[in-house]
Amino acid sequence: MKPKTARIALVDDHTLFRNGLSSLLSEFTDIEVAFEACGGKELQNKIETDPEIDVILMDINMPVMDGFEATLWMTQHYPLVKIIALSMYDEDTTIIKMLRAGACGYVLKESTPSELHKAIFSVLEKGYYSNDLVSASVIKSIHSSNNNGAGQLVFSDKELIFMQHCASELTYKEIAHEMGVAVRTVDNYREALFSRLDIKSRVGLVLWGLKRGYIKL
Amino acid sequence: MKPKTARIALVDDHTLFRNGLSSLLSEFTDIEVAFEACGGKELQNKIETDPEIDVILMDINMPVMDGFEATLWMTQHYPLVKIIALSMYDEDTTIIKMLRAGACGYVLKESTPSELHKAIFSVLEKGYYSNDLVSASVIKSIHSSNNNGAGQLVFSDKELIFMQHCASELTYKEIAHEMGVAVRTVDNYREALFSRLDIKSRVGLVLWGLKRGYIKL
DNA sequence: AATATTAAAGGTGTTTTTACCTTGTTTGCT
DNA sequence: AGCAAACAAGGTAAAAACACCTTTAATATT
Repeated sequence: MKPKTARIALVDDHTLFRNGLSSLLSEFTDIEVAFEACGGKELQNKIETDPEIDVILMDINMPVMDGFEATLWMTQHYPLVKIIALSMYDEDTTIIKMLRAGACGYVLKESTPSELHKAIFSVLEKGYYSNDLVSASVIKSIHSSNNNGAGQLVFSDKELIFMQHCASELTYKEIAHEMGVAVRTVDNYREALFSRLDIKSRVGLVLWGLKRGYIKL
Repeated sequence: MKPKTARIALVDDHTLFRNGLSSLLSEFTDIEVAFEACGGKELQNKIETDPEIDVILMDINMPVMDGFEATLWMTQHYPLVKIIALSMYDEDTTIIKMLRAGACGYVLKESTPSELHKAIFSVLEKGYYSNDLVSASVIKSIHSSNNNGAGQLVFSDKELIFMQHCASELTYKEIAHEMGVAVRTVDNYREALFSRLDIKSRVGLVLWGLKRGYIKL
Protein backbone atom coordinates (compact mmCIF):
# COMPACT_ATOMS: atom_id res chain seq x y z
CA MET A 1 0.00 0.00 0.00
CA LYS A 2 1.49 3.24 -1.16
CA PRO A 3 0.27 6.04 1.13
CA LYS A 4 -0.97 9.01 -0.88
CA THR A 5 0.65 11.98 0.79
CA ALA A 6 2.65 11.94 3.99
CA ARG A 7 1.40 14.52 6.47
CA ILE A 8 4.40 15.85 8.36
CA ALA A 9 4.87 18.02 11.42
CA LEU A 10 8.13 19.84 12.15
CA VAL A 11 9.43 20.51 15.64
CA ASP A 12 12.51 22.71 15.95
CA ASP A 13 13.23 25.88 17.86
CA HIS A 14 15.07 27.56 14.97
CA THR A 15 12.51 29.30 12.81
CA LEU A 16 14.80 29.63 9.81
CA PHE A 17 15.58 25.93 9.84
CA ARG A 18 11.93 25.01 10.35
CA ASN A 19 10.67 27.27 7.59
CA GLY A 20 13.49 26.21 5.34
CA LEU A 21 12.77 22.55 5.86
CA SER A 22 9.10 23.18 5.30
CA SER A 23 9.83 24.93 2.04
CA LEU A 24 12.17 22.15 1.05
CA LEU A 25 9.70 19.37 1.82
CA SER A 26 6.83 21.10 0.06
CA GLU A 27 8.77 20.61 -3.15
CA PHE A 28 8.08 16.90 -2.82
CA THR A 29 4.63 16.23 -4.20
CA ASP A 30 4.07 13.31 -1.84
CA ILE A 31 4.75 15.31 1.31
CA GLU A 32 2.52 17.81 3.03
CA VAL A 33 3.72 19.84 6.00
CA ALA A 34 0.69 20.00 8.28
CA PHE A 35 2.16 22.29 10.91
CA GLU A 36 5.33 23.46 12.60
CA ALA A 37 6.10 23.81 16.28
CA CYS A 38 9.00 25.53 17.98
CA GLY A 39 9.14 23.06 20.85
CA GLY A 40 7.51 20.22 22.75
CA LYS A 41 4.88 22.40 24.39
CA GLU A 42 3.67 23.84 21.13
CA LEU A 43 3.62 20.36 19.61
CA GLN A 44 1.33 19.19 22.42
CA ASN A 45 -1.10 21.98 21.63
CA LYS A 46 -1.07 21.66 17.87
CA ILE A 47 -1.26 17.88 17.68
CA GLU A 48 -4.46 18.09 19.70
CA THR A 49 -6.30 20.08 17.06
CA ASP A 50 -4.64 18.20 14.21
CA PRO A 51 -3.85 14.63 15.22
CA GLU A 52 -3.88 13.19 11.71
CA ILE A 53 -0.12 13.36 11.41
CA ASP A 54 1.91 10.58 9.81
CA VAL A 55 5.44 11.59 10.77
CA ILE A 56 7.01 14.12 13.09
CA LEU A 57 10.50 15.42 12.36
CA MET A 58 11.80 16.21 15.82
CA ASP A 59 14.86 18.19 16.77
CA ILE A 60 16.58 16.93 19.91
CA ASN A 61 18.24 19.98 21.38
CA MET A 62 15.48 22.37 22.26
CA PRO A 63 14.98 24.58 25.30
CA VAL A 64 12.08 24.03 27.74
CA MET A 65 10.87 20.62 26.51
CA ASP A 66 13.54 18.87 24.49
CA GLY A 67 13.23 16.17 21.88
CA PHE A 68 13.60 13.30 24.34
CA GLU A 69 10.76 14.46 26.54
CA ALA A 70 8.57 15.38 23.59
CA THR A 71 9.17 11.99 21.97
CA LEU A 72 8.38 10.20 25.21
CA TRP A 73 5.17 12.19 25.55
CA MET A 74 4.19 11.44 21.98
CA THR A 75 4.70 7.68 22.31
CA GLN A 76 2.50 7.74 25.38
CA HIS A 77 -0.27 9.94 23.98
CA TYR A 78 -0.11 9.40 20.21
CA PRO A 79 1.63 6.05 19.76
CA LEU A 80 0.62 5.80 16.10
CA VAL A 81 2.48 8.91 15.03
CA LYS A 82 5.94 8.02 13.79
CA ILE A 83 8.85 10.14 14.92
CA ILE A 84 12.13 10.76 13.17
CA ALA A 85 14.83 12.39 15.27
CA LEU A 86 16.72 15.22 13.61
CA SER A 87 20.02 16.09 15.17
CA MET A 88 23.33 17.75 14.56
CA TYR A 89 25.28 15.13 16.46
CA ASP A 90 25.91 11.48 15.77
CA GLU A 91 26.57 10.37 19.32
CA ASP A 92 25.80 6.69 19.78
CA THR A 93 24.20 7.15 23.17
CA THR A 94 22.01 9.97 21.94
CA ILE A 95 20.77 7.88 19.06
CA ILE A 96 20.01 4.98 21.36
CA LYS A 97 18.30 7.30 23.81
CA MET A 98 16.02 8.67 21.10
CA LEU A 99 15.21 5.23 19.75
CA ARG A 100 14.38 4.05 23.25
CA ALA A 101 12.17 7.11 23.74
CA GLY A 102 10.17 5.93 20.74
CA ALA A 103 11.78 7.42 17.65
CA CYS A 104 11.61 5.27 14.50
CA GLY A 105 14.60 6.83 12.80
CA TYR A 106 17.51 9.18 13.26
CA VAL A 107 18.68 11.61 10.60
CA LEU A 108 21.53 14.12 10.83
CA LYS A 109 21.06 17.73 9.83
CA GLU A 110 23.99 17.16 7.53
CA SER A 111 21.92 14.71 5.48
CA THR A 112 20.52 15.40 2.05
CA PRO A 113 16.87 16.13 1.35
CA SER A 114 16.57 12.87 -0.55
CA GLU A 115 17.78 10.91 2.46
CA LEU A 116 15.17 12.65 4.56
CA HIS A 117 12.54 11.77 1.99
CA LYS A 118 13.69 8.18 2.07
CA ALA A 119 13.56 8.18 5.86
CA ILE A 120 10.02 9.52 5.93
CA PHE A 121 8.66 6.87 3.58
CA SER A 122 10.68 4.09 5.11
CA VAL A 123 9.13 4.95 8.45
CA LEU A 124 5.67 4.97 6.91
CA GLU A 125 6.03 1.75 4.97
CA LYS A 126 8.32 -0.34 7.15
CA GLY A 127 7.68 1.34 10.47
CA TYR A 128 11.30 2.30 10.92
CA TYR A 129 14.23 3.89 9.12
CA SER A 130 17.66 2.48 9.55
CA ASN A 131 20.88 3.84 8.12
CA ASP A 132 24.51 3.14 8.87
CA LEU A 133 24.40 5.54 11.79
CA VAL A 134 21.53 3.79 13.50
CA SER A 135 22.69 0.26 12.74
CA ALA A 136 26.16 0.92 14.08
CA SER A 137 24.82 2.52 17.23
CA VAL A 138 22.42 -0.30 17.92
CA ILE A 139 25.14 -2.86 17.50
CA LYS A 140 27.54 -0.91 19.67
CA SER A 141 24.94 -0.49 22.35
CA ILE A 142 24.35 -4.23 22.42
CA HIS A 143 28.05 -4.98 22.59
CA SER A 144 28.95 -2.21 24.96
CA SER A 145 29.85 -3.06 28.53
CA ASN A 146 29.43 0.46 29.84
CA ASN A 147 25.79 -0.12 30.51
CA ASN A 148 23.41 -2.40 32.25
CA GLY A 149 22.42 -5.62 30.53
CA ALA A 150 19.52 -3.96 28.75
CA GLY A 151 21.95 -1.75 26.85
CA GLN A 152 21.13 1.61 28.37
CA LEU A 153 22.70 4.11 30.67
CA VAL A 154 20.61 4.93 33.69
CA PHE A 155 21.21 7.84 36.02
CA SER A 156 19.52 8.64 39.27
CA ASP A 157 17.90 12.04 39.72
CA LYS A 158 20.68 13.06 42.08
CA GLU A 159 23.32 12.05 39.59
CA LEU A 160 21.68 14.11 36.88
CA ILE A 161 21.47 17.15 39.16
CA PHE A 162 25.08 16.62 40.20
CA MET A 163 26.13 16.38 36.57
CA GLN A 164 24.47 19.67 35.73
CA HIS A 165 26.13 21.29 38.76
CA CYS A 166 29.50 20.07 37.53
CA ALA A 167 29.09 22.38 34.55
CA SER A 168 29.73 25.43 36.71
CA GLU A 169 32.47 27.02 38.75
CA LEU A 170 31.13 25.51 41.97
CA THR A 171 33.51 23.32 43.95
CA TYR A 172 32.29 19.92 45.08
CA LYS A 173 31.94 21.38 48.57
CA GLU A 174 29.59 24.02 47.20
CA ILE A 175 27.72 21.48 45.10
CA ALA A 176 27.23 19.33 48.20
CA HIS A 177 25.84 22.33 50.07
CA GLU A 178 23.65 23.21 47.11
CA MET A 179 22.24 19.68 47.02
CA GLY A 180 21.93 19.36 50.78
CA VAL A 181 24.16 16.30 51.14
CA ALA A 182 27.62 15.62 52.55
CA VAL A 183 30.72 16.31 50.50
CA ARG A 184 31.49 12.58 50.65
CA THR A 185 28.16 11.89 49.03
CA VAL A 186 28.73 14.00 45.97
CA ASP A 187 32.10 12.29 45.88
CA ASN A 188 30.17 9.03 45.59
CA TYR A 189 28.14 10.42 42.69
CA ARG A 190 31.33 11.49 41.02
CA GLU A 191 33.07 8.15 41.52
CA ALA A 192 30.05 6.22 40.30
CA LEU A 193 29.79 8.32 37.14
CA PHE A 194 33.52 8.27 36.49
CA SER A 195 33.76 4.52 36.66
CA ARG A 196 30.56 3.83 34.72
CA LEU A 197 31.42 6.25 31.94
CA ASP A 198 35.15 5.61 32.02
CA ILE A 199 35.94 9.25 32.70
CA LYS A 200 38.94 10.63 34.51
CA SER A 201 38.15 14.25 35.29
CA ARG A 202 35.39 16.72 35.96
CA VAL A 203 36.03 18.39 32.62
CA GLY A 204 35.63 15.00 30.97
CA LEU A 205 32.30 14.50 32.68
CA VAL A 206 31.06 17.93 31.59
CA LEU A 207 32.10 17.28 27.99
CA TRP A 208 30.44 13.86 28.05
CA GLY A 209 27.22 15.34 29.37
CA LEU A 210 27.19 18.21 26.90
CA LYS A 211 27.72 15.96 23.90
CA ARG A 212 24.86 13.72 24.89
CA GLY A 213 22.45 16.38 26.03
CA TYR A 214 22.50 15.48 29.71
CA ILE A 215 23.99 18.89 30.46
CA LYS A 216 22.68 22.11 29.02
CA LEU A 217 25.07 24.95 28.30
CA MET B 1 19.11 52.58 -6.26
CA LYS B 2 17.14 49.43 -5.88
CA PRO B 3 19.35 46.49 -6.80
CA LYS B 4 17.57 44.10 -9.13
CA THR B 5 18.14 40.73 -7.61
CA ALA B 6 20.40 39.92 -4.69
CA ARG B 7 22.81 37.13 -5.50
CA ILE B 8 23.35 35.13 -2.33
CA ALA B 9 25.76 32.39 -1.28
CA LEU B 10 25.05 30.09 1.64
CA VAL B 11 27.77 28.64 3.86
CA ASP B 12 26.70 26.07 6.43
CA ASP B 13 27.82 22.53 7.13
CA HIS B 14 24.30 21.19 7.62
CA THR B 15 22.96 20.20 4.24
CA LEU B 16 19.35 20.12 5.32
CA PHE B 17 19.57 23.61 6.73
CA ARG B 18 21.43 24.88 3.70
CA ASN B 19 19.01 23.35 1.20
CA GLY B 20 16.08 24.41 3.28
CA LEU B 21 17.28 27.98 3.44
CA SER B 22 17.94 27.93 -0.27
CA SER B 23 14.46 26.71 -0.97
CA LEU B 24 13.06 29.32 1.37
CA LEU B 25 15.00 32.18 -0.16
CA SER B 26 14.14 31.18 -3.70
CA GLU B 27 10.53 31.99 -2.88
CA PHE B 28 11.57 35.63 -2.73
CA THR B 29 11.55 37.00 -6.29
CA ASP B 30 14.31 39.48 -5.50
CA ILE B 31 16.75 36.87 -4.21
CA GLU B 32 18.81 34.39 -6.17
CA VAL B 33 20.89 31.74 -4.46
CA ALA B 34 24.05 31.56 -6.55
CA PHE B 35 25.69 28.67 -4.75
CA GLU B 36 26.00 26.83 -1.48
CA ALA B 37 29.11 25.72 0.39
CA CYS B 38 29.47 23.39 3.33
CA GLY B 39 32.39 25.26 4.84
CA GLY B 40 35.08 27.90 4.44
CA LYS B 41 37.23 25.81 2.13
CA GLU B 42 34.45 25.12 -0.32
CA LEU B 43 33.50 28.80 -0.23
CA GLN B 44 37.06 29.74 -1.22
CA ASN B 45 36.82 27.45 -4.24
CA LYS B 46 33.35 28.43 -5.39
CA ILE B 47 33.73 32.18 -4.94
CA GLU B 48 36.70 32.02 -7.29
CA THR B 49 34.64 30.79 -10.22
CA ASP B 50 31.64 32.91 -9.26
CA PRO B 51 32.78 36.10 -7.55
CA GLU B 52 29.71 38.14 -8.47
CA ILE B 53 28.08 37.59 -5.10
CA ASP B 54 26.24 40.32 -3.24
CA VAL B 55 25.76 38.73 0.15
CA ILE B 56 27.03 35.64 1.93
CA LEU B 57 24.99 34.06 4.69
CA MET B 58 27.65 32.51 6.88
CA ASP B 59 27.22 30.02 9.68
CA ILE B 60 29.69 30.48 12.52
CA ASN B 61 30.09 27.01 13.98
CA MET B 62 31.56 24.84 11.28
CA PRO B 63 34.29 22.23 11.37
CA VAL B 64 37.62 22.71 9.58
CA MET B 65 37.35 26.40 8.68
CA ASP B 66 34.76 28.13 10.80
CA GLY B 67 32.78 31.28 10.17
CA PHE B 68 35.31 33.57 11.82
CA GLU B 69 38.19 32.41 9.70
CA ALA B 70 36.10 32.33 6.54
CA THR B 71 34.83 35.86 7.17
CA LEU B 72 38.36 37.13 7.79
CA TRP B 73 39.53 35.50 4.58
CA MET B 74 36.65 37.01 2.64
CA THR B 75 37.25 40.54 3.93
CA GLN B 76 40.88 40.21 2.88
CA HIS B 77 40.24 38.68 -0.56
CA TYR B 78 36.76 39.85 -1.53
CA PRO B 79 36.17 42.96 0.55
CA LEU B 80 33.15 44.00 -1.54
CA VAL B 81 31.11 40.94 -0.72
CA LYS B 82 28.85 41.59 2.26
CA ILE B 83 28.62 38.97 4.95
CA ILE B 84 25.76 38.26 7.32
CA ALA B 85 26.56 35.95 10.21
CA LEU B 86 24.00 33.24 10.92
CA SER B 87 24.20 31.71 14.35
CA MET B 88 22.26 29.79 16.92
CA TYR B 89 23.68 31.74 19.83
CA ASP B 90 23.30 35.34 20.85
CA GLU B 91 26.51 35.70 22.84
CA ASP B 92 27.67 39.31 22.93
CA THR B 93 31.32 38.46 22.44
CA THR B 94 30.58 36.20 19.48
CA ILE B 95 28.58 38.91 17.78
CA ILE B 96 31.36 41.43 18.34
CA LYS B 97 33.94 38.94 17.12
CA MET B 98 32.05 38.37 13.87
CA LEU B 99 31.50 42.07 13.31
CA ARG B 100 35.19 42.70 13.87
CA ALA B 101 36.03 39.92 11.45
CA GLY B 102 34.09 41.84 8.83
CA ALA B 103 30.46 40.74 9.06
CA CYS B 104 27.88 43.43 8.25
CA GLY B 105 25.07 41.86 10.19
CA TYR B 106 24.18 39.11 12.63
CA VAL B 107 20.98 37.06 12.41
CA LEU B 108 19.90 34.23 14.68
CA LYS B 109 18.66 30.95 13.27
CA GLU B 110 15.57 31.55 15.37
CA SER B 111 14.71 34.56 13.21
CA THR B 112 11.92 34.67 10.67
CA PRO B 113 12.46 34.55 6.91
CA SER B 114 11.20 38.11 6.61
CA GLU B 115 13.82 39.33 9.06
CA LEU B 116 16.47 37.58 7.02
CA HIS B 117 15.10 39.23 3.88
CA LYS B 118 15.24 42.58 5.64
CA ALA B 119 18.81 41.92 6.74
CA ILE B 120 19.94 41.05 3.23
CA PHE B 121 18.57 44.22 1.68
CA SER B 122 19.63 46.40 4.55
CA VAL B 123 23.17 45.16 4.06
CA LEU B 124 22.95 45.85 0.33
CA GLU B 125 21.44 49.29 0.62
CA LYS B 126 22.92 50.65 3.83
CA GLY B 127 26.02 48.52 4.02
CA TYR B 128 25.05 47.01 7.34
CA TYR B 129 22.15 45.43 9.20
CA SER B 130 21.54 46.28 12.80
CA ASN B 131 18.93 44.81 15.08
CA ASP B 132 18.44 44.92 18.85
CA LEU B 133 20.88 42.05 19.24
CA VAL B 134 23.69 43.81 17.44
CA SER B 135 23.04 47.22 18.94
CA ALA B 136 22.98 45.89 22.48
CA SER B 137 26.17 43.91 21.95
CA VAL B 138 28.01 46.85 20.49
CA ILE B 139 27.01 49.05 23.39
CA LYS B 140 27.92 46.41 25.94
CA SER B 141 31.27 45.85 24.32
CA ILE B 142 32.03 49.54 24.57
CA HIS B 143 31.01 49.70 28.21
CA SER B 144 32.55 46.42 29.23
CA SER B 145 35.69 46.40 31.30
CA ASN B 146 36.61 42.79 30.55
CA ASN B 147 38.50 43.81 27.48
CA ASN B 148 41.24 46.01 26.28
CA GLY B 149 40.52 49.65 25.59
CA ALA B 150 39.48 48.94 22.02
CA GLY B 151 36.59 46.79 23.23
CA GLN B 152 37.78 43.39 22.15
CA LEU B 153 39.11 40.22 23.63
CA VAL B 154 42.37 39.15 22.09
CA PHE B 155 43.97 35.76 22.52
CA SER B 156 47.36 34.60 21.38
CA ASP B 157 47.59 31.47 19.25
CA LYS B 158 49.04 29.55 22.18
CA GLU B 159 46.22 30.64 24.42
CA LEU B 160 43.65 29.45 21.89
CA ILE B 161 45.38 26.10 21.53
CA PHE B 162 45.64 25.83 25.30
CA MET B 163 41.94 26.63 25.65
CA GLN B 164 41.01 23.88 23.23
CA HIS B 165 43.25 21.43 25.11
CA CYS B 166 41.49 22.35 28.34
CA ALA B 167 38.36 20.78 26.90
CA SER B 168 39.79 17.30 27.33
CA GLU B 169 40.84 14.91 30.02
CA LEU B 170 44.47 15.93 29.71
CA THR B 171 46.19 17.29 32.81
CA TYR B 172 48.14 20.52 32.52
CA LYS B 173 51.31 18.46 32.56
CA GLU B 174 50.10 16.54 29.55
CA ILE B 175 48.92 19.71 27.83
CA ALA B 176 52.38 21.22 28.38
CA HIS B 177 53.97 18.16 26.85
CA GLU B 178 51.52 18.26 23.96
CA MET B 179 52.29 21.91 23.30
CA GLY B 180 56.03 21.49 23.80
CA VAL B 181 56.38 24.04 26.60
CA ALA B 182 57.05 23.87 30.32
CA VAL B 183 54.27 23.13 32.77
CA ARG B 184 54.84 26.59 34.27
CA THR B 185 54.18 28.11 30.90
CA VAL B 186 50.76 26.62 30.42
CA ASP B 187 50.18 27.80 33.97
CA ASN B 188 50.86 31.30 32.70
CA TYR B 189 48.31 30.85 29.91
CA ARG B 190 45.81 29.67 32.45
CA GLU B 191 46.43 32.52 34.89
CA ALA B 192 46.26 35.10 32.13
CA LEU B 193 42.96 33.72 30.85
CA PHE B 194 41.45 33.32 34.32
CA SER B 195 42.19 36.88 35.33
CA ARG B 196 41.17 38.44 32.03
CA LEU B 197 37.91 36.52 31.82
CA ASP B 198 37.22 36.52 35.54
CA ILE B 199 37.10 32.75 35.69
CA LYS B 200 37.92 30.58 38.67
CA SER B 201 38.30 27.05 37.36
CA ARG B 202 39.17 24.97 34.34
CA VAL B 203 35.54 23.94 33.96
CA GLY B 204 34.59 27.61 33.93
CA LEU B 205 37.10 28.26 31.17
CA VAL B 206 35.77 25.38 29.10
CA LEU B 207 32.19 26.56 29.49
CA TRP B 208 33.18 30.12 28.60
CA GLY B 209 34.97 28.93 25.48
CA LEU B 210 32.15 26.66 24.38
CA LYS B 211 29.51 29.35 24.73
CA ARG B 212 31.52 31.77 22.64
CA GLY B 213 32.75 29.35 20.03
CA TYR B 214 36.41 29.45 20.99
CA ILE B 215 36.22 25.78 21.90
CA LYS B 216 34.64 23.12 19.73
CA LEU B 217 32.87 20.20 21.30
C1' DA C 1 14.75 -13.68 60.12
C1' DA C 2 18.81 -13.74 57.41
C1' DT C 3 20.88 -11.87 53.34
C1' DA C 4 21.90 -8.89 49.62
C1' DT C 5 21.73 -4.23 47.71
C1' DT C 6 22.00 0.45 47.69
C1' DA C 7 22.60 5.34 49.25
C1' DA C 8 24.97 8.27 52.37
C1' DA C 9 28.98 9.31 54.67
C1' DG C 10 33.70 8.93 56.80
C1' DG C 11 39.09 8.25 56.59
C1' DT C 12 43.32 8.86 54.31
C1' DG C 13 46.57 9.78 50.86
C1' DT C 14 48.00 11.24 46.21
C1' DT C 15 47.67 14.12 42.30
C1' DT C 16 46.01 18.16 40.13
C1' DT C 17 44.61 22.61 40.19
C1' DT C 18 44.98 27.19 41.63
C1' DA C 19 47.32 31.45 43.53
C1' DC C 20 51.06 34.50 44.19
C1' DC C 21 55.69 35.91 43.62
C1' DT C 22 60.01 36.00 41.12
C1' DT C 23 63.52 35.66 37.25
C1' DG C 24 65.66 35.42 32.68
C1' DT C 25 65.03 36.21 27.81
C1' DT C 26 63.31 38.06 23.83
C1' DT C 27 61.05 41.71 21.29
C1' DG C 28 60.04 46.05 20.00
C1' DC C 29 60.04 50.93 20.78
C1' DT C 30 62.11 55.64 21.02
C1' DA D 1 71.69 52.09 23.89
C1' DG D 2 68.20 52.06 27.11
C1' DC D 3 63.62 50.82 28.51
C1' DA D 4 59.25 48.66 28.61
C1' DA D 5 56.34 44.98 27.36
C1' DA D 6 55.60 40.27 26.52
C1' DC D 7 56.71 35.61 27.08
C1' DA D 8 58.68 31.37 29.16
C1' DA D 9 59.76 29.34 33.28
C1' DG D 10 60.90 28.37 38.39
C1' DG D 11 59.44 28.15 43.62
C1' DT D 12 56.12 27.38 46.98
C1' DA D 13 51.91 26.66 49.35
C1' DA D 14 47.05 25.96 49.79
C1' DA D 15 42.80 24.25 47.95
C1' DA D 16 40.39 21.13 45.12
C1' DA D 17 39.99 16.99 42.75
C1' DC D 18 40.65 12.18 42.58
C1' DA D 19 41.28 7.20 44.28
C1' DC D 20 40.59 3.54 47.33
C1' DC D 21 38.74 1.44 51.23
C1' DT D 22 35.41 1.18 55.13
C1' DT D 23 31.04 1.86 57.80
C1' DT D 24 26.25 2.62 58.70
C1' DA D 25 21.39 2.77 57.76
C1' DA D 26 17.64 1.96 54.98
C1' DT D 27 15.53 -1.29 51.42
C1' DA D 28 14.70 -5.09 49.13
C1' DT D 29 14.93 -10.16 48.41
C1' DT D 30 14.44 -14.80 49.62
